[in-house]
Amino acid sequence: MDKPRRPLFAVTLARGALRQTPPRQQVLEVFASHPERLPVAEVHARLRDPRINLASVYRAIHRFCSLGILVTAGHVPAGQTYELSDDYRAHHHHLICERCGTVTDIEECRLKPVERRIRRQTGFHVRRHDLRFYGVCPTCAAR
Amino acid sequence: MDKPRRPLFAVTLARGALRQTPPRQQVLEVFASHPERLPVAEVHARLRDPRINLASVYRAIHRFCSLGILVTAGHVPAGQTYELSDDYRAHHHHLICERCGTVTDIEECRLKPVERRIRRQTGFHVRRHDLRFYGVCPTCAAR
DNA sequence: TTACGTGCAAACCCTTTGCCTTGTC
DNA sequence: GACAAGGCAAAGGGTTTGCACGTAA
Repeated sequence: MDKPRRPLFAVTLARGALRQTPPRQQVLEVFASHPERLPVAEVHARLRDPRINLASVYRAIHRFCSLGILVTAGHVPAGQTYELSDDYRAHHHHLICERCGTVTDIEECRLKPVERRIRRQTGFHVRRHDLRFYGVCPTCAAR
Repeated sequence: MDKPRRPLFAVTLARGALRQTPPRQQVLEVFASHPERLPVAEVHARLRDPRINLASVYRAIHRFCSLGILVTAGHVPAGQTYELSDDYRAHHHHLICERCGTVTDIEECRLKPVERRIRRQTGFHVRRHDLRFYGVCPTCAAR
């Protein structure tokens, strides 16, 4: 049902004719070891080598986005966040608490039939989707 | 089924104890006459009175967001965009073409049952959701 | 060896803020 | 007349870019 998870990043990089450099390598390591929405500054902070420049992180992330390895995880007040694409982690959606800002992942997704219907009815070929639920988390509701 | 569309903005403003001023009035007019995702700069450009300050537009938009009149419509490369909330326009979702960037609205939405299930299973109280489909529009697919 | 990628620093641009003036209620 | 709201301008903060050097392939 689900498409097979992609192999090593190295393979993908090679496929994309990208040079494997320490900055790119380490940016991928961060996302792989911490597969959640991350703002660029935090990716930078988690790099093994702290001398790597912020600009390089931006450039690497942009490159990975255009290769489909990363996707933007949408807006947060202080800058854009990114996460691994569905090819590299399980497809999921976000529950976003409007009070505390906490983001929780949920696995359930029944949109495939909807995507097919859209294609039939509008001719638009859906390749991916992004679904977020906003509301109040149990913790905030309790207090 | 759907909740009734809210009345005049004026009523809402009064209810929120907001003063009715030309900048706020005109910002609402822009969204009402052009109920789509708009970046702040474009809202500003569409104001009847061009002397209104950009900062005032930002302040008005923030105010309206906290009142639930506007919602952020998510990320675009050059800044945040906003649109009228479901209370003031029909609930809908976006079809976003990854090639030409065109955004189309679709009305279909069957997520209410999903929202209920989320609440039952996680305790998270969903108040609204945001669903976007990314892919290739018929026009781009044809060429 | 040859592009491609990086570091550095300045430039950019959207957004926010302080302060004084304006205008609504 | 009070106090919220706006105008203006400068500051802030994330992101991008030009350029010269370094390095993967």
